[in-house]
Amino acid sequence: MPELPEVETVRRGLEPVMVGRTIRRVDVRRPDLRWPLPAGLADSLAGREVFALRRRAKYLLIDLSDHHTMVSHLGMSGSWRIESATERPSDPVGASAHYYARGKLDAHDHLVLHLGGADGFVGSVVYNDPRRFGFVLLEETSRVEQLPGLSVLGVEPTAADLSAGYLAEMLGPRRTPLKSALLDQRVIAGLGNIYVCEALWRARLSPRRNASTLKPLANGKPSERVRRLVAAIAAVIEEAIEAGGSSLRDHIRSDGTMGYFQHRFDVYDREGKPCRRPRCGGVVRRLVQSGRSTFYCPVCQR
DNA sequence: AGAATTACCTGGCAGC
DNA sequence: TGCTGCCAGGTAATTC
Repeated sequence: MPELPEVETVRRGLEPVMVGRTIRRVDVRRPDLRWPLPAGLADSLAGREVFALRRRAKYLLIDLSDHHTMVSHLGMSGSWRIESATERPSDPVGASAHYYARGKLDAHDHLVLHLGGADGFVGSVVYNDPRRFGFVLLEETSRVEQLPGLSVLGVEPTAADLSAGYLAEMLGPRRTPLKSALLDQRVIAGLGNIYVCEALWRARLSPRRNASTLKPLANGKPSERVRRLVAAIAAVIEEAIEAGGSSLRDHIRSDGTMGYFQHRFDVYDREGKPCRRPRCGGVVRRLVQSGRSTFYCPVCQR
């Protein structure tokens, strides 16, 4: 489920319920996630106030009092949901309502943060993760960027951070398929299988093309192809965030509603269907690259 | 050293 | 219906 747009959607959903509130109590129901939850996590978190929710690539960063940050990664199947809120917070960022009163826990609800506020708010946020590839860490705020996984990350895939010059320089030395290079978090941080497929389709570039063919031109400037690719990446990520992410097998928004970007996929999971590009006439094909499914149109993606 | 493969886990679905 | 095999948004360890 969760690539950058999905994690950003989670961040926006949790922000109004968590910021300014205090973690009153923590229930650890199952500590053996991708990495075991830190010993004493419940006691460490209890009593801390939530100052801010940030995101870096696919990592959710929850800044707490006393200079500590809770780091949450959703893996393949993780989600946070909001339960039992006593009041409806205002909604400054446009994320939808913040209530999801499922009311009971299931076997995959591994961590429960009970929140309280001076305003009388009482509620909880619940981490659910069937496959348990996700994890939660607690680290000093000033050291978060040095954590393994975070320290190696490339730039965010947004128009503000990702330039054609940077991408051309990064891809130039790589002897690997373009698809694989774009999945590498050291190049661009936050792209996953779906949005790489979608961005390559929009840029009309084949996932099989060697990454080094996008190296800078002889005059040092980025080629037209790289500029197309950068624009496609930034656009697809921005549109997906705007749509609340993609909801595939399970839903991911903290309030229980679904993102709807999955309805806008041009190639992902569309094997055998006609290419959506006008007058292309191609048929979407599926192939496997570095163990992951790639979907692309062999006619218009070159 | 860099790139490809494997491991980690559970659930859903297609096919029989 | 129930079994088997395959597939799934992620990262990191291992192998080549």
